[in-house]
Amino acid sequence: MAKKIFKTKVQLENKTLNEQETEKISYEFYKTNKKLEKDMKSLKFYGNCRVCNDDATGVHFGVSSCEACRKFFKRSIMNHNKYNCVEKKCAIFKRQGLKCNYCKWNACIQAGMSKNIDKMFSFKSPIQKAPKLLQKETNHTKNQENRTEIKEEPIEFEFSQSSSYYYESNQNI
DNA sequence: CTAGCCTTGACT
DNA sequence: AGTCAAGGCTAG
Ligand SMILES: [Zn+2]
Ligand SMILES: [Zn+2]
Repeated sequence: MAKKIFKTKVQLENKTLNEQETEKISYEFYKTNKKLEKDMKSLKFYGNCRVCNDDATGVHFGVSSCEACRKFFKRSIMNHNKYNCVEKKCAIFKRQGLKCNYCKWNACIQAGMSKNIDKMFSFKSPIQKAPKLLQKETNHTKNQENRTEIKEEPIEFEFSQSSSYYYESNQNI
């Protein structure tokens, strides 16, 4: 969905702001207030979700992805969900919201999501460092719109060979 | 159920 | 200190 900046309640001096009040607070305020990490995070640009093309919120399960896809993948694993689809092609229409859970799951897997991501790479692997490194590379573009833009894909690993394996193994969860 | 926001805990 | 992603919570 659309990017939501400062939409929610912001705790300032123990006071909850409504939307209009929040709007009034200047962009610059949040830019300089580094204590509010969550708001700084909303200023960052993590690129697009590799699953549904929404705005990514970070690297989740090894894939730059949005909150929705992250939670969907997590829920699917936890609840051992099984989905089905006749066409099995719904993932092609990524812009349409991925209403089909089967194809949504497939899209997650094909994007490279894996619950075993921490077993494939050492903890705090380059996967998690990639956004930071790229951020460093594009530091000179920082000033535009207060955004730290990451233009490149954050992850470039040899997933192509192993992805089919994980695809199969995860199908049965 | 979904997904936005928050907290936790590890790492730097 | 700052940063990050996983997990928790919960309104809709
Ligand atoms: Zn997504
Ligand atoms: Zn489908």
